[in-house]
Amino acid sequence: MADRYEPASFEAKWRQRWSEADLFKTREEADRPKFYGLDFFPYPSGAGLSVGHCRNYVPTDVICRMKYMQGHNVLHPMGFDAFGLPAENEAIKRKRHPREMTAEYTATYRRQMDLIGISYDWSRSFASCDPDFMKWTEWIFELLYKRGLAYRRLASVNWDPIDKTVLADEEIIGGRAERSGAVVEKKFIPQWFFRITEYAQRLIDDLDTIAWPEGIKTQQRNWIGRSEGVQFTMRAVYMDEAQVRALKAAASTSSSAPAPSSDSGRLPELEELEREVRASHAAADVPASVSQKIAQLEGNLAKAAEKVNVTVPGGDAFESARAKIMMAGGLRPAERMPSFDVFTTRVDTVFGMTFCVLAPEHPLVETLLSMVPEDKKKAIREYQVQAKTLSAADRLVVTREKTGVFSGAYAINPVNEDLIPIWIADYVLTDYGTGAIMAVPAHDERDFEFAVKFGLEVKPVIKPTEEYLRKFTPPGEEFDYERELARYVAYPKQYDPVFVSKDSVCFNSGWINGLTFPEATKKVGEWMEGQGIGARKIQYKLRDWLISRQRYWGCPIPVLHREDGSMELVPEDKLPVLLPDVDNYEPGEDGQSPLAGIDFWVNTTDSQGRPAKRETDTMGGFADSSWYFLRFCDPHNQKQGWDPAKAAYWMPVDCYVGGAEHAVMHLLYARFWTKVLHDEGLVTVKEPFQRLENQGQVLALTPYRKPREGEKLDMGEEGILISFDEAKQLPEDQVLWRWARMSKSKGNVVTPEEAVEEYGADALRIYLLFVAPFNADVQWDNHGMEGGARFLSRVYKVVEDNRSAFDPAWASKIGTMEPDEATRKLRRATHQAIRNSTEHIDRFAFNTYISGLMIFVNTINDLVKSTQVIDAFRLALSEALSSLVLLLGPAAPHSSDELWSSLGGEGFSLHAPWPSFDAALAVEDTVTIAFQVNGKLRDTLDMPAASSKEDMEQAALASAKVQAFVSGQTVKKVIVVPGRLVNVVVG
RNA sequence: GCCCGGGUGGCGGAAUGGUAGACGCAGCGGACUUAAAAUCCGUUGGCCGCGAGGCCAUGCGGGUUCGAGUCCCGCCCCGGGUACCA
Repeated sequence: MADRYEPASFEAKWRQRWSEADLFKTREEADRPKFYGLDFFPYPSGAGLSVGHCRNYVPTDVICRMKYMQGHNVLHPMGFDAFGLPAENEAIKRKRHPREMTAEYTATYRRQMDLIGISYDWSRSFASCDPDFMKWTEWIFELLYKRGLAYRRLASVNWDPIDKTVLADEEIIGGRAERSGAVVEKKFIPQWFFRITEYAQRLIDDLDTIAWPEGIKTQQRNWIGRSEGVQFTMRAVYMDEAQVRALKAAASTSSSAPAPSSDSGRLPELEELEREVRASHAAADVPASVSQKIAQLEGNLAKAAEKVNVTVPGGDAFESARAKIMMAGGLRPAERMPSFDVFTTRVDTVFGMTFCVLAPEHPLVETLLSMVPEDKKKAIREYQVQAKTLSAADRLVVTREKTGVFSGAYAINPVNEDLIPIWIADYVLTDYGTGAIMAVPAHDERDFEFAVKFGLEVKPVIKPTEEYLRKFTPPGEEFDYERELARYVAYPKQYDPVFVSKDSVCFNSGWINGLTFPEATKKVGEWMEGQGIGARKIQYKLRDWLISRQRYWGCPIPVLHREDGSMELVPEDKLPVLLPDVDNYEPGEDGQSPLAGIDFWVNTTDSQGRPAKRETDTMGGFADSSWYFLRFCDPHNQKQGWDPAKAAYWMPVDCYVGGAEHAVMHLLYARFWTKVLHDEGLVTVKEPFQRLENQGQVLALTPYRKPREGEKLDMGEEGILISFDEAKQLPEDQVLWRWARMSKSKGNVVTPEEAVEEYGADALRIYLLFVAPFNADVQWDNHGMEGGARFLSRVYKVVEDNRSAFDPAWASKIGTMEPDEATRKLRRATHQAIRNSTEHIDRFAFNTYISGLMIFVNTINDLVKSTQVIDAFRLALSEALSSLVLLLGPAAPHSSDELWSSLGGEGFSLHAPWPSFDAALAVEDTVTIAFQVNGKLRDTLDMPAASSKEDMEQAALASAKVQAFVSGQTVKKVIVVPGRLVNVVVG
């Protein structure tokens, strides 16, 4: 060993030995607990790794190494998410094949990961573009297809009309194509989807079973976006102004709203069925089986109604309204009233509906066009065009004014026969709910804004709270609830923001007056169900997963299209469908994948030998990352994607580590596939990742300059990015130094090679662990690694300096020795260090794990300096040094092995058992007790840790400093917290 | 706007409701050295005081408590996510 800590002299040597000994090969021994530690599947970019990426890999390595030392079989694999647009684009740019390029980049990643000593089992590694892996990605696609979870339908893509190509979202900046600058259009082409919506509820429910950061769970819940409400039907009619006036006049004289139906609230078909059955039997003796049958039918019908998204038609809620409209001349006898559905979570406000809104693309709009006069028709058409061509950029504008057009038609509010104008506006989304809403401007911000802009009626139906009304009462005026309420009802448009609370009751609402939100929702919901015009329904924001990419560099979708337009799956024994090896993969016409132009690949035959064409869309990368963690369990299996027994052993991933930017997509898709595979019986777990941890980003100081005149800043940037060289040349006051994420494009990357070259791999690891809490962002400072190196050199020194005193057989002797004061202190420090290191690593508190080791080293040094190293102390010192070296192992494996062998240890420190601690030895025997008076610290005193409450109280009252604050006052109370403090309360 | 994080010394950060500032960085003083680097020792939240000591301090304002960085209510600021989801 050298005199000084010189990592360059031994780090490479140990990495060599680890590799020769195949040290990180996955151990699968019976009777050991398992631990599966995994990092997010990285995309190997040509830029290689920065120290920022290491922030992900080092902590996972620490916990895996500790688990290994604790006796677990540890699965700690690494693979590469090779498919995808960036690789394809770079390959096109460099005129190379992405497969070759990926192989090169992957090798770089591996070399860099090895350089910093990460304990990956490379024998299990693969890339998602490996045929062996693709085969099973395709196989899972087929499984989803067979289970009815994969389907094809028309969907929009981003279309660049200049380059005539499909763009990914990330290729669009501010509504324009990044490359051509063209305004991106929407184009509808058939694309593949996975029916993740079918799993929406399970994806919400099972979040409760996994240990993930709450923030990520919340994001997933919001993304899935469950809401409970009622979907109901409305009928539309066109009436001219004279007819509307006539109808209103008639309504004001009769003023009869429909009474809530008093029947059972069941579907009419069933009522009829039951009547028939009863008629054919003596009234009282309907067989139980028939009753059951009815109940069952009832359930089925209700379910069916829910499934097809259509409320059960029929009922006569509209009949009375219809008659009146006919009398007013708005309908001819037998004329149809087209219906449309709306979904609402606030059916309790249904009496406050003053207009309806259809999305511009809603199918009913077409029907309305045939009903309304020419001028309306023209206005609607114009609005539709306007909505369609609205660019993505315009849609992004935060405070976009509401736009819309009145269709000229009216709907009937089923609860009170009110005539409701139907508007068309793009603030209603086509693909959420039914694409149509009932608008209640009095209790919905968006409807309110629309009503104000277009002069529509606002009708309050939820009684506002006093607190709400007070906000609108002129200051100084005496508050009178009834008067304010009257004012509110008379001038509701002056009340902005609107009253949206659910903690109130209905008023001005016919037969639901006085009901609370849940009561009203239930009553109206049941009434609508009884009328056959609506049903309670659960709605999700989550959309089906669009898997199609019109791209070359992805896993093919194993589907054949026959000439008659039908489809079949590529037979299992013909998998995988590989990508054709071609030099050019130029985009196809009309938004087709580049593969569509490769005739020899596209044209094939189906299972019957008939001509067929291959599906030319490929799967997006999220398919690969949705199951790779299963392949790691059994990576060389040629017969299956994995052996279910092996997956049953290793799954779930015990600890999954990666950036929070994948909070939703990847993690949701992987959960979805796992559930499908679970349902198929291929994996035992319902959730793939038991515990999830997100590391913070590594930021580096990056130079920007202020924009010059006429220069525009990119979204979210505070200045114009400049190079480090440019920053040096500019006057200081013109350079803005900002913390920005390390990236090649910002020129602020520090590579692991540079860091290791200067300070050593272990110093880099220590710094990354120590600099900040694991999940916090780090402001990178090259200088900070010096601290890591300094600490390691102190460890090195304390071991070296005391090596001669080290007794390799300390463990067998230490139990019998007679400990003196210094020995007890040293053993206490050792056992505390073991306890803390273990706890902190388990908790992902790596910064305190390292600081605990620093404290331990300082304590050893202090004690050694003040103590004669003989006998008992020598054994305690041996224990301390041995423990220190092993506790250091997960964080600084090279140094640990170097010191371990220096102390005469066999083999590798990884093979030594993780030190265990004796709680009794870790306990302090003397503690400093705080004496407080009225909660303020006045004195401290060292006392035996086991001091009784009485002794502590006495000592506190005896303190002169305490007395100074107590004297002259009465002691009301004394709080004693054993081992902590005494608080004397006076007053 | 909404939903998540987060505001503690010059800096990164510690702190099961119980002595705020562990550990480290930087600074200052000292030792070693011809000198420097490296290393080691000491010191370092602010204010007042010669001192003993006292007062003030965890974004701001309230509250609960014997006791609040920690819990509750109301704000402010920063970072991330999301975008009219009826």
